[in-house]
Amino acid sequence: MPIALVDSNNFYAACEQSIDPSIANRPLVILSNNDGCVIARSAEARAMGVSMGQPYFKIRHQLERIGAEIRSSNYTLYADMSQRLMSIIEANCEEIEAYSIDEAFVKISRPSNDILMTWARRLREITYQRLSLPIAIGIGESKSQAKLANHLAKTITSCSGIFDLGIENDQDYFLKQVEVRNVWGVGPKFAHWCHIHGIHNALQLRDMPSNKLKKKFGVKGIRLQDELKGHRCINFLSQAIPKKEACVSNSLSRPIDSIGELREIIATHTIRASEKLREHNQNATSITIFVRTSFYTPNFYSQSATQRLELPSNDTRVLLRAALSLTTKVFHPNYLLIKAGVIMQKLLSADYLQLNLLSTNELKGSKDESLIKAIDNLNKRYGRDTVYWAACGINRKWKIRRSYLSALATTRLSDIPIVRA
DNA sequence: TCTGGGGTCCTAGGACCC
DNA sequence: TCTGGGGTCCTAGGACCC
Repeated sequence: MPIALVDSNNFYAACEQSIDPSIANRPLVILSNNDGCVIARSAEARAMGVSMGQPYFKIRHQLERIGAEIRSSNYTLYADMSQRLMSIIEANCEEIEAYSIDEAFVKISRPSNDILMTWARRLREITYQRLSLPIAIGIGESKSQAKLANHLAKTITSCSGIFDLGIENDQDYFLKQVEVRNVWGVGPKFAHWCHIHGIHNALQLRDMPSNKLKKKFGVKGIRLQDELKGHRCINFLSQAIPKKEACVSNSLSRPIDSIGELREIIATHTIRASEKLREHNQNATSITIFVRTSFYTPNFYSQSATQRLELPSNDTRVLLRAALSLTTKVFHPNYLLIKAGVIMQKLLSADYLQLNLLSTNELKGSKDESLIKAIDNLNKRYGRDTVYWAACGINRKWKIRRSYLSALATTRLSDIPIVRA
């Protein structure tokens, strides 16, 4: 059964345009947290030469000149649109693996005439009609082939967003069109090495001597080569595998040099991370906190500290105690910190709790659990921070900047767009 | 003034076991 | 000159993904 990769073009930009038709077909740029740099742009902005990853302050004038619309990232909106997209895809295929916020691998049988075009066109129509999101569909025998076909679907304009490598008589011709750096799994280092060794496109990569590849890139190189030949080496995961760690971090809107503020930030992140654990019914075995200064100033400083918990837990109070006790280990008064974060590690299912022979801790009482549950429910129902820990601080001057935030048009009643006849 | 956030997998090397 | 062999587990760091 072939594998297809379905993804949304310029997903974040398309979501913003979906809830605000006034910016459809306009150059549009989405900024990262703190309105730092460009993380997505509409096709129009791309065509006008706005590139990914550019710091906003460096290209502000260029954006003004081309009359670009600016949006701060609105992850609540994107996550909700993603769920809607996934459920449409799921209803139209045999198996689905939601691979990232804007793409899914799917399994779909070939009809008797071998032509999957009708299916693909129909899926594009439905998603555009219901969500106003344009999607691209690439079809192949392995995940890497599906990725490659998806790339071709976007770059060959005549195929209107759909490319099926499986029915092409001359696959080699198309593999040759894909630059090696655009092959899934090839990063900057790998691409550089390839160029030095005369490998410039996907065809050359597929056909190069595998012992040479193995020597440099180990099993990953061999796997990739086999996948390009159409052999499945990367498993299709129709059931989500439980996460092994959970990280919450961000850059601060201004540098900080006080441990008091660092404690507020670490507390805020720890609380969010514990919520995540409870959402996924998992416990953390150990917790790491980290801080660093800016990459762009002299005297770079970066530090982390880890603590193993006596018993795996997802109780905010237990995790807060551990995380806050680590702050003195990473804080240094001579450095201006610009980023801080918390990583919950070695996550285990909360259904089974491995006790510790020497532990003095008593088992969690039901009263404790219901307190945390009540807080979670209040915040879920009335919005984040309806009830919060004083450890997070009240002023929170370090909070991220989002000057161009759009509405929560699909998840908050008061933000629902109004259409006037 | 201002440069994202959240993950996974693989490998090498150290510590340890019998 | 000479220093066992075969294995597991853990961690840190690199590379990559979106």
